[in-house]
Amino acid sequence: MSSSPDVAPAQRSTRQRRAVSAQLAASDDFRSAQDIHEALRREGEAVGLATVYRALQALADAGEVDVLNHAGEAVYRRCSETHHHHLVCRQCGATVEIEGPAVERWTTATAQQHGYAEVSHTLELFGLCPACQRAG
Amino acid sequence: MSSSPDVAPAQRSTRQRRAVSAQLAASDDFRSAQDIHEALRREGEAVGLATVYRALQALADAGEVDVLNHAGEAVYRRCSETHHHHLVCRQCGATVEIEGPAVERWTTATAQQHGYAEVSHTLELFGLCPACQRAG
DNA sequence: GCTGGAGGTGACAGTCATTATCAACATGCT
DNA sequence: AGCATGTTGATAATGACTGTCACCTCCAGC
Repeated sequence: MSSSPDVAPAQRSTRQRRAVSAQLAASDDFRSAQDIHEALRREGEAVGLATVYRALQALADAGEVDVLNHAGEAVYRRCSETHHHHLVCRQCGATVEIEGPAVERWTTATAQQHGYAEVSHTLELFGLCPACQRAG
Repeated sequence: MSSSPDVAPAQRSTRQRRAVSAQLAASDDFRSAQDIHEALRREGEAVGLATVYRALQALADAGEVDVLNHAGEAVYRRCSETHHHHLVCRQCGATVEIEGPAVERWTTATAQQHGYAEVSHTLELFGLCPACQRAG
């Protein structure tokens, strides 16, 4: 019966959340929660592990970061806001954002052909980046 | 220094492995290891959980089943041998195998454009199958 | 058919990422 | 400043999966 119609959960700005965001901003590659937690600790910006997980989840929910599943663990990365996919180096993790309008069209059309609705998709490319090829 | 040049690890045919294979043959959908373990137990064909995991891994290594990661757990399915992708109902798990030569070409070309080599990819579609749309 | 031994099995403990708990704490509104 | 409420973090719990190791089974050779 409250008269306040606000739906936003009122996210507070805390030192911890800012620190996690800063970590993501500082790197272009996908990072795991454990990774970020350790990095923060090293830099003296100690943040509890549970809090790192919560912050990452909040960012993912807000659409500010992309989540991928790599070898059984979730990895996060700050990304552009448009829909896109990733080309990730399986050795060093270097990531390139790629767009594929053709693929988007194909997935939608294919799903419709089979009568499926509300279609989403996951598409990720893995390979060896130029640097790692040279390094052998 | 052995003079025997055999590389095959000599997979034995055991009741347990046959039971796991039979489970996969009995269903067209992706099943988790725990799922299969429970089903076998129900049917009186009790098999240790560790053994189910080992059998599934062996089948996956042999290329006889496809593996997907769904909600943090590996799911397995008996599949055709050619390279293909899946269109999975996110409600009931009904699966359709799909092929997309165009997508294969696109991924290879895109990766090469960025100088990446030895490219692999993951592509899965999720949606609501016709039956679940009606039930919805 | 019997036997030896290599491969297979399974109960259980260990690992690892992630989530729940909950008391102490910080933030932002008034 | 004061207070209600969202946040934090140490720790325990969960859940999927893997390692261990003593016992068992398949099958080749007799």
